[in-house]
Amino acid sequence: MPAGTPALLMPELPEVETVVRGLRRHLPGRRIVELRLGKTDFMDDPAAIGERVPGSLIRAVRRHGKFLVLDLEAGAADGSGARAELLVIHLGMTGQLTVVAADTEVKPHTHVFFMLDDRRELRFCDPRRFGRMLVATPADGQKILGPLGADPLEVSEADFRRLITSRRARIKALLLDQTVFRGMGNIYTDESLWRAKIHPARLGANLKPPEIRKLHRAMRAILEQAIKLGGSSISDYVGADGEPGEFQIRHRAYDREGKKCFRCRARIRRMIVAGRSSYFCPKCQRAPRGL
DNA sequence: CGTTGAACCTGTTTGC
DNA sequence: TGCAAACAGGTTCAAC
Repeated sequence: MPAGTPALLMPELPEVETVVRGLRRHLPGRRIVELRLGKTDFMDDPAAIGERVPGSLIRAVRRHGKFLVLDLEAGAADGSGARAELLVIHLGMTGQLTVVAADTEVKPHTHVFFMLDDRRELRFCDPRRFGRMLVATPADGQKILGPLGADPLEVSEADFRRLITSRRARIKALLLDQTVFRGMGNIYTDESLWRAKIHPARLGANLKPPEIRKLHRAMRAILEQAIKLGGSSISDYVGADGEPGEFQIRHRAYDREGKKCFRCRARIRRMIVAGRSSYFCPKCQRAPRGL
C-alpha cells in the first residue's frame, strides 16, 4: 500500500454507489430535525446549509458520478410551503457518511451531524476535508451536476467510441475527466486499462476500434464487479452502517509496482500520467511511440 | 485544446 | 530512535 493511503475508503464510483445503497436503507422518509456543524471550509455556503436543511424531509438518495445527492423536501411538516432542495455531497479522498445511533462515539474529523427524527444521526467525517457539500435548488444543482459526462455503466459502445476518439488527450486523462465520464477514478482507470491491454499514455484518438471495444467492456465489467463486492479495495472500508466490510478486490495493476503481471509475469511499472500515479504492465500494455 | 504543477489538508509510511 | 520527505483514492486553477 502506498505511503499515506488512508485505510478508510476510496471514493470512486463503486464506493459511492455502495454508500448510496447503504444510506437508502435508512434515510428516505426520515426528517432532519437539527444540524450541528464543525469545520465548514468544505461547504460552498455553510449558512445556507444551516438555514435550509434543518426541518426537511429526505425523499431519496442517489448518485451522480462521484456525487451523492439527497433529495429533500423543505418547508413545514404539514406540507405547506414545501419546496424541493438538493443536498449535494462529494466525498473527496477521505470522506465518509454513516448513519449511527445518536449516542455513538464521535470519530475525530467528524464535521457534520444531521440529526434525524429516529434518534439516529447521519454523520459526515472527512480528515482531509477535500470533500464538498452544498444545498441547492434543483435548478442550481444542475450547475454542479449538469457538466458531468456520461455514466460509465450506461454509456453505449458507440458513444464511448465517439467520446474517446473525438479528443486528443491521453486515454488516462480522458477516463479521469469527470466531464467526459462521471465517476471514474485512478484505481478503476488503471484496472480497466490493464484489462484492456492499453497503455495509459496512448492518445484516445489513436485507439483502434477493437481496443475501444475491449476498454468499454473492461471498464463496465470492473465497475460492476466492484459494486457487487461492496465497492472497496482495501480492508478497512466502512459502509453507511459504520460496519467494516470484508470486501477485497484483487488489484491487477494498481499499487502493484515491481510485482508480476498476472497475465505475463512481467514487472508492473509505475509512471505519472495525467498527473497521477499510473500502474501498468510494460509488456501487455504497449507504450505509444515516443515514450 | 491539452498538459503540468501547485494548492487545498491530514495522516501514514518510508528513508536517511 | 527521530525527523523530514514523500505520498495518498479528488478537484480546481494558473501558467505555458
